[in-house]
Amino acid sequence: MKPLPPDFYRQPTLDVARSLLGKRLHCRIGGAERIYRIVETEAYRQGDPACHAFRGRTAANNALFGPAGTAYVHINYGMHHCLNTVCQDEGTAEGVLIRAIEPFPETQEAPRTAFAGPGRLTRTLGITRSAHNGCDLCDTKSPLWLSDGPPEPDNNVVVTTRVGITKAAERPWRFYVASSRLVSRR
DNA sequence: TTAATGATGGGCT
DNA sequence: GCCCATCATTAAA
Repeated sequence: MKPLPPDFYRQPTLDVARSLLGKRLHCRIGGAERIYRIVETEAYRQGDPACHAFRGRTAANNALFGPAGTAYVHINYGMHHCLNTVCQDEGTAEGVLIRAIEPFPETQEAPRTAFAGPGRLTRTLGITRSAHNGCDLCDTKSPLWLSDGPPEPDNNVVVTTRVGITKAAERPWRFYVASSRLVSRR
């Protein structure tokens, strides 16, 4: 199985968010490797008031400025970890938030709802900022990495506004797989 | 040092 | 659908 190359994350960030639907997330944390299908994403971009990097580089958002294809894990509401893929090259802070995934193949035993929501999926998988912020998503030896998957056809993808933000809330930068029962439809 | 805010989720109705 | 616990991070003082 081959990882998605860094070039994948150098496409325009909105394209990355769209293309990430249907891709595989490989997770090797605390035991065997498990594979998931990405079903919901949101894009955050340079000059975007909702982007964590909007006010410049800080210790907390430093990973977002890193090279394309690394992980940015941040803590939200003081208690939830959220997983992002860093897009664009070093110095440009854009990324895609992974909001929901599904077990793959479907036979995996786990409550499917445990993977819906950015905070839930990181908790279920054991993703933390201290262990996974800045890790290389293009390396099969990483605890987290991504591989290709069948692209979602346009007629199964919904584009809408991002969830839970107050600034630039009107931008249609959220993408989800319509056939997934996991994704909340708000 | 203190206060405000937030890329949420869970519990209750 | 509505409410709110909970705390890391940032901005203000």
